[in-house]
Amino acid sequence: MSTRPHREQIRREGIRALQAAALSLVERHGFAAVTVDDIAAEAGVSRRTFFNYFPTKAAALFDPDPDDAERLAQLLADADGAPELWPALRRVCTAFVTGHENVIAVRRRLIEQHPELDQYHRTAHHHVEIALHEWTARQPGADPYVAALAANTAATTLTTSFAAWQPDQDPATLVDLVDRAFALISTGFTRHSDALH
Amino acid sequence: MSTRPHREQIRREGIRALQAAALSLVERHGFAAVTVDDIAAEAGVSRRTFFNYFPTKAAALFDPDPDDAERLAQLLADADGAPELWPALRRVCTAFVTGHENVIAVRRRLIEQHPELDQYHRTAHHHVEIALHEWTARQPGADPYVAALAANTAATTLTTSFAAWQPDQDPATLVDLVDRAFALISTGFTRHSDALH
DNA sequence: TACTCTGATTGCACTGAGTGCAAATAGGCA
DNA sequence: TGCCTATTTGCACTCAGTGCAATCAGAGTA
Repeated sequence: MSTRPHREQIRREGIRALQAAALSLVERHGFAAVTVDDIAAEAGVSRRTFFNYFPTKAAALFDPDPDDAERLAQLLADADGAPELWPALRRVCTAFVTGHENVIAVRRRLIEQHPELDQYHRTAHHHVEIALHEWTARQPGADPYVAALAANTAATTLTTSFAAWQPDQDPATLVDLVDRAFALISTGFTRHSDALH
Repeated sequence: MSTRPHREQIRREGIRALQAAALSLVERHGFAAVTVDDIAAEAGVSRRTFFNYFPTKAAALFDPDPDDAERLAQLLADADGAPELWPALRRVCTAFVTGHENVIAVRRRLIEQHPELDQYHRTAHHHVEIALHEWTARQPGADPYVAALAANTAATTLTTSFAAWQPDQDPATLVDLVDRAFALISTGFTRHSDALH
C-alpha cells in the first residue's frame, strides 16, 4: 500500500504495464509458453517486482481492474436499500457491463484462443461474486441463504453471458444477454419465457 | 487407460488410497504444509505415480469420484426427454445429493478448516457443471443460451447449498437446501417466495 | 548541495509442483 | 520357464512462488 497519492499513481502504471505485457505475450504464445520472467522483462521490471504486484501469473491477466472494482462497489452502494434483491441485482449487473464490452471482448478472445485460461477466468470472477454477496447479505431483512443464492445466481448470469457472447457477430448485445438471463430467472425458466426468444 | 477389467480395479484402489492419504494429511496439517511426496509416501507409492493418477495435488482432494460421475451421468440419461428443463434439473440435482451427505460433509469440513481450499473446490465443481450443460444442450428444442444458463444456474444451486449447509447443526437437510434453491429460482426470487421461510 | 529517512525494487537462494524420458519391474499368458 | 506389455519408478529439468537482505530512488530538511 502507498501512503502518498503520487505513489499510488506510479503503482497503477506499473500494474498496467505488466498487464499489457502479459496480455500481449500470452496472446501470441499461449499461457504455458510465457514465463513470469518474460512478462517482467517485457514490462522492463524485475521478476521479483512482478510478484510484488501480482500474487500469481494468471492474476496479471485476470485480476480485476481497480477502477472496475470501485465502479462495482459504487453501483452496489447506490443500490443499497432497494426493496427487492433480484431486480436490484439486475440493474447493478446490467449497468456494470454497459460500456465495457471492449474489455470483456479482449478476455473473451483470449480464452477462445487459449482454452486453458478458462479456469483462471472462473476464479477471477470470484471477486464479483464476493462483492455481490456482501451487498445482498447486508440488505436489511434478507435471509442469509436467499442472499447467498441471489448473489451467486447473479454472478452466474454474468459468466454465462460472457461465455455465450459472440462479439464478432454482434458486438452490441452483451448487456442484452445479461438482461435476458435475469429475465429468464425472474420467470423461473418456464416454457413461456423460453418462447420469448 | 486399462484394457483388462482387473487393471481397472487396481487402478481405482490406487486412486482411493491416494485420496484417503491426501484427505487425512491435509486435514491434519493443511493444504500448503502437505507435499505430494508426503501423500505418495503415505499411500505407499512413488511421487511419480501420484502424478500418473492425478494431474495436480488438489485433484486428489476434489476430483470427482468415478462412481459419482457415473451416477450423475445415469441420472441425466434417465431424465432425457423431460418436457421442462428446470424441473428435470431439480429432480436430477436433488437425487444426486440424496444419500451422499456424508461425502459432502467431509469436504465441507475440510474447507471450513482450511479456507484456502475453496478455490480448488470451485474448479472441481466444473465437472458437474459440464455434465449438466451437456445434458441441457442435447435436449431437443432447447435454446443454446437457455440451456447454458439453466445448467450453470443449477450448478450454482449446488455450490450455494454446499456452502450454506451446516451439517453439525442439522445433518439431514442438504437435499432440502438444494430443493429450496430450485424453488426460489422457480419463483424468480419474489418477495413472496422469500417469505416462505 | 549534502544528508536522511522511507518505501519500493532487486538479487539470491530455496521449496515444491508438474513433466518428459528411459530404465526397471510386475504380472498375464503361451 | 520365458516373452510381452502396461505400469511404476528414478532422475533431471523448468518454472511458480516466497523470504530475506541489500540496494536504490526520491521527497523532505537543514
